[in-house]
Amino acid sequence: MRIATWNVNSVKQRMPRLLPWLEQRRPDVVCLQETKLTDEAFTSLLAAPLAELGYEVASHGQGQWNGVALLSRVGLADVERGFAGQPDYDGRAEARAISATCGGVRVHSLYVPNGRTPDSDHYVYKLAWLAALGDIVAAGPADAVVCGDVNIAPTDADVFDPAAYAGHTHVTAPERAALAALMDAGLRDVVRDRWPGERVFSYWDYRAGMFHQDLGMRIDLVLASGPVAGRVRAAWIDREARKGKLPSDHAPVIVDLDVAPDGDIGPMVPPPSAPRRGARGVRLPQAR
DNA sequence: ATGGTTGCGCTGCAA
Repeated sequence: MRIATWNVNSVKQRMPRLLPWLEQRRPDVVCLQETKLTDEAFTSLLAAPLAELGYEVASHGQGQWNGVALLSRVGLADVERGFAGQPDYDGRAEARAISATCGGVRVHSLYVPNGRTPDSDHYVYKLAWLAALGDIVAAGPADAVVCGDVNIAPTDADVFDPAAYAGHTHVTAPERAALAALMDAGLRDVVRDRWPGERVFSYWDYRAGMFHQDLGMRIDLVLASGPVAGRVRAAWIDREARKGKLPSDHAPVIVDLDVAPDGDIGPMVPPPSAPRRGARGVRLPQAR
């Protein structure tokens, strides 16, 4: 079973990239983030082309901002939009989480709040949101994957230059502690497990040629519970999807599990491109 | 060059 997660930064704008990518990589389960469409708009735009590719679909969107979705060719049962105890922001619930059971695994597609700046109320919201999510995951099924844009680089190895991020969100100790607490439920960061010490990023700012210089961060994760982590046969970031015309600013993460319910392990995949040299002294764009 | 991009949607905000 192949599971992928991708922050598409508007699924409407990304349709010309998403649909060919689905045909090329043929994931069985896809977690999408930043769909930026209401459920009605998602259905009218995407239900038919996705059904053509064999996917059942569940979305949880609000239009303009946020929005998550799940696509599955191995079943999509017990869909839950949001989660019990999910904090509001500014008095409103945001569309940042959807989960379902696909091929026997509880799959979460998450768009963790950005946090904006460490002194903001959005940062407080981010930490509370992660704590509430942790309670749900810890109480959930033993076979689970927590996928998505977590807006946290787990370690300094997950950013191109730690100094460039000093004082910014995504790298602060409380954020990393919140992620570690979530993972205390027994989750493994399966891409890092597969590529220890490698330069592996999933996000590059659109500005200033950051992708061209490979100045990025790894903030899109697949966190697998122990039983699922033991089935991982490949785990990589599909950097090709960040190249070319009209890309998202995030690349997909792809994880292959063996012993899917139908017995099909799916096609094998090439490894990521060779790691690049680090870069120092590059100034970070003001916003991410 | 205190810069640079994209998306949403129409003015500036979010990322």
